[in-house]
Amino acid sequence: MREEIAIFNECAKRKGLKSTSQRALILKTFLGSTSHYSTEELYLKIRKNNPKIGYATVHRALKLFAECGIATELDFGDGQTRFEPLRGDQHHDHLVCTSCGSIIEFTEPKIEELQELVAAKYGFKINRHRHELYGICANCTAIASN
Amino acid sequence: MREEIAIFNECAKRKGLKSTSQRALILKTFLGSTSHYSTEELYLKIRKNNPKIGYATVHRALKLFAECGIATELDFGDGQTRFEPLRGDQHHDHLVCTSCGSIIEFTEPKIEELQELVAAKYGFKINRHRHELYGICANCTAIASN
DNA sequence: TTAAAAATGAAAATGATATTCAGAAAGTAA
DNA sequence: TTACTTTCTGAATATCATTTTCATTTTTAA
Ligand SMILES: [Mn+2]
Ligand SMILES: [Mn+2]
Ligand SMILES: [Zn+2]
Ligand SMILES: [Zn+2]
Repeated sequence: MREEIAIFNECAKRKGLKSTSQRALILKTFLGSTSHYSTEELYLKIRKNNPKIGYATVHRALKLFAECGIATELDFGDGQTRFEPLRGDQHHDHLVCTSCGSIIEFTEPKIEELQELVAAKYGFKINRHRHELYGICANCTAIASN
Repeated sequence: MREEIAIFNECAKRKGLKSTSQRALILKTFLGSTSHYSTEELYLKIRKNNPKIGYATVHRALKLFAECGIATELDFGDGQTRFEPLRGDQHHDHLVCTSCGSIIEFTEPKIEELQELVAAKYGFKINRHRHELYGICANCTAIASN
């Protein structure tokens, strides 16, 4: 959190941006969560305590966080771009429950290695990847079998 | 191709749909390609020979093909939904060149196995997945190094 | 202070996708 | 064939997330 704020401030400075209370609030709220927020969702959350904040400001802040490398953009195919704080270099991928919307994060170094091998076979240089498994989570399965 | 047409006809019949020359043409063009078409792209291609065809008709046909299981919807993050013919059960994933837009298809059974293991660990049942590697293809790398 | 630059937020624009609707075409049963 | 019903088509319009515009406010450096 401290670390991400420092990275962001450095990036903002480099870009010649000014610091505002709105952006600080959005950043704090964003970093303080473990969720995968859409602009709309984060906007509504912040709005509860700060009704004066604008949707566009939240939107611009999230895009900026991604540019500065402290957030990643996600797309789980529900028509809304989502954002999550990028903490350090700990990459992870996602299991997405299409029933309840819950997200499980996973890491599998063997998969990461294999995909590098695949890319190497084609002389392809990977910059980023997306690996999402869609299905039904344990909880939803349990509920359905009642 | 024959096979996909048969599957589609069966599905259309089940749904009580009528057969039209437009849909037949769209289907033939779609199946006859190896591309990953967006609605717009397929529309433009068909339009060259058949200027009377409507965009909405192409769009509805592609969605229908996906419903009937002869096409998959893809999203490479460029803001356009793409479609590709689903030939048999041969699943594959994609390498996407962010420089020239070219697509390389790959299959890696070990990755497929590993992702099943990951899901099992969480009691998660996978229905579908998406695994895309974004970066620079060999060709673009070669061009850049000139 | 003052001036310049950036930020905000409401409103409007954009652009891909989806829907509406009136007329056309296809299927069905004499 | 004809009459009738249902589906289809294509142009236009609607929808909806995202992005941009612009008048005003705020920040920052001089
Ligand atoms: Mn995550
Ligand atoms: Mn493919
Ligand atoms: Zn669930
Ligand atoms: Zn390329």
